Amino acid sequence: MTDQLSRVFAALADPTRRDMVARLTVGDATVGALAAPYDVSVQAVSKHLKVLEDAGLVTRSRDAQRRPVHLEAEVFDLMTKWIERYRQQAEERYQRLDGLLDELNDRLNDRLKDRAAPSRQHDDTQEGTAS
Amino acid sequence: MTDQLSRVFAALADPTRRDMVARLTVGDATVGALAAPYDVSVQAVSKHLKVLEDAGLVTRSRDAQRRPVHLEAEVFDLMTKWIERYRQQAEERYQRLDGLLDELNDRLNDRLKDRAAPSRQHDDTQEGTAS
DNA sequence: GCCGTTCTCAACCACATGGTTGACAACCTT
DNA sequence: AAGGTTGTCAACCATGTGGTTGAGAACGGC
Repeated sequence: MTDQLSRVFAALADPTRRDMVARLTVGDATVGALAAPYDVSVQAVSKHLKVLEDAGLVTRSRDAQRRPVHLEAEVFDLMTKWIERYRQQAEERYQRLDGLLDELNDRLNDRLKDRAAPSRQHDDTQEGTAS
Repeated sequence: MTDQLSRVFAALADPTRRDMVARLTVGDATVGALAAPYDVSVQAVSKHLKVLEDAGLVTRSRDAQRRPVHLEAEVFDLMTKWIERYRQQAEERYQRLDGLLDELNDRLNDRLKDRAAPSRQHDDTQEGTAS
C-alpha cells in the first residue's frame, strides 16, 4: 500500500483518526489535548498521528516539549477528485438505464452486421487505472 | 471497525479494489472478467469483492454460474458528505489566516478587558464526532 | 449423465495494524 | 541540579488482511 491515495483512505478508515481530523478542523492541537477524549494511551494516539502524517493529512511542528498538530486540507482534494470522477460516471450510467440501452445497442449491431460490416472485435482494453 | 463509513474507506484503501470500482463504473462485470487484468487468483478477487460488498459499494446478483457485480453509487455520498464537511471547515480556517487573526483577537480582548468586561470563559465543548 | 466453467468456502501463511508497557529524550520550572 | 511534563521509540501481543491452495457447489453444453 505505497501510494498516497491508499494511505489517505486507510488513514480515514479508523473512527478515532477520523474524529481527530474532525477536531483539528477547528484548530491545531497538541498530542495530549488530542488524546484526552479517548480511552487509550498517549503512545497510541502518537501512532495514529504518524499514520495521518504519512498520509499527508497532518503535519507536526514543535514548541518546546509540545508538538502541535496541524491539519493539511489540500490532501482532501486527492480523495474528492477520485471520488467525484467515478461517482459521476456511476450516476450517469445509472440514469442512462443501461439495460434498455444495451438491448437497443444489440439490435443496432445486428442491423449493421446485416449491412455487410466485418465481424466486430471484442474490446478488452478498458482498464480504468486508479492512480 | 464496525461502522459503514469505516468499511467504505477501508475498502477503497486498496489500489486493486479502487481499480475494480473504477472499471465497474462503465458497467457490470463477472468475477472472472474483473479478475483477468490482475495477476492474482480468482479467489483473491472474490475476497476483494466481499470487502466491497460489505462496505455497500457493490452488490452481487446471479445468472447461472456467473455472479455479475454491480456498483452501488449511492454509498459514495456517505464519503463525499463526510469529506466535504471537514474540507470546507479546514479551508475556511486556512483562509482566515488564523495566526494573524488570533493575534488581533488577543489584542482586542486586552482592550475589552481594559474597558471593564468580565473575564471570558474558555470554550472546550467542541467535539466533532465522526459517525 | 458427465465434463468443463464459474465461483465460493475453508485452512493456512506472512505481514500489517492497533493496542499495551517501559525507557528515555527534550524541555520548562523551581 | 532535580523534578515534572510532553511526547517518541522499541518490544511485545492479539487480531485483521491479502495472498495462496484444495475442495466442492451450481450450472450450461454435449
